[in-house]
Amino acid sequence: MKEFLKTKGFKMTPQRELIFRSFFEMGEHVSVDELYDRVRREDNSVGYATVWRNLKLICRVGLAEEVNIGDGITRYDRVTKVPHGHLFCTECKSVIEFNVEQLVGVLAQKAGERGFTPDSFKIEVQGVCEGCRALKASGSNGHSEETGLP
Amino acid sequence: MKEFLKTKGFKMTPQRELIFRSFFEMGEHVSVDELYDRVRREDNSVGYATVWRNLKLICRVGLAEEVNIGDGITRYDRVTKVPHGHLFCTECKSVIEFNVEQLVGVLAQKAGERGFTPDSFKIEVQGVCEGCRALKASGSNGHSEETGLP
DNA sequence: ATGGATGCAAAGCCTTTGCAAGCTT
DNA sequence: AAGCTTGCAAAGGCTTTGCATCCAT
Repeated sequence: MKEFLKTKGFKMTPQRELIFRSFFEMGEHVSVDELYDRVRREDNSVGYATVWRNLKLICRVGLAEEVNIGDGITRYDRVTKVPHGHLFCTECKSVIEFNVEQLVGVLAQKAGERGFTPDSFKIEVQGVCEGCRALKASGSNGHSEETGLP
Repeated sequence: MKEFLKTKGFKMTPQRELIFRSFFEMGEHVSVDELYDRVRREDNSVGYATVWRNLKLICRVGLAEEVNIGDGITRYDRVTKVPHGHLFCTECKSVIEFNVEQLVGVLAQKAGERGFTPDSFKIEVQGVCEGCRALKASGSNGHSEETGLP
């Protein structure tokens, strides 16, 4: 890893190593805050900006990419060999991943038909997970959804 | 429309009518600022917050939904009967829509297999559009990509 | 008259950046 | 030594909210 960065003109530092290691040890969809907390547990002298900048760096060198699930918080996904999509539960905010290799193939073709050269794909589904649906069916009453504005 | 809103407990006002009309007259992927500018051209007394709140209202009543393309700006897409995905050109920022009815079917099935009840789908592809690819091929030199951090 | 709607201005929040000091190479 | 990194704090940029006032019902 150190060598990998060196070839790109970056240096390795204790903080950077800690941040990189922490990021890759954590699951997917990591936010800056989450990574910051995690890093802090091992070294509480690391600054927020450093974590942020290194997360960006991880993206720049192609090891991760940003994910937006629409809650205003940027999350980072490790880039894996297997393309995957996300199922976001709007109730408990959990995320389920699923393989989208075939879909990506179809997408690439559709894009190509329009002269578009695809680079990355984002496939996300919002809905309710199994557990939450069960809860809603039993615990909650059946009145209509909220419509109000603040 | 007025009746539609009334049934949901909302009132119709001149501003609201103007904002709704403007939104539906504009294309897809409208941002608050864009809508605000558009509305202002017809009535420069309308406040930003009003536009913002009404855009949110349009979403609440199910006529539009937020779209995040990762540039930090929330855009709003009119909800149409035909599900569509987006091809975002990272060069010229243009957006091309494409039909994803079949894909949505596959997605719904995949989600169902995991006990997930899908609600909405987001299918986005980032890449380079035809025009920009042509430009890059001719105009630009071939040196390697940027890797630098600010 | 009543409760939602509006406008303005001010918070909020997360993301970025400026700088001086500290470390790799 | 030279330049990338780091930390802190401050600045940005877009999204939300507080409030007093106004207006549709």
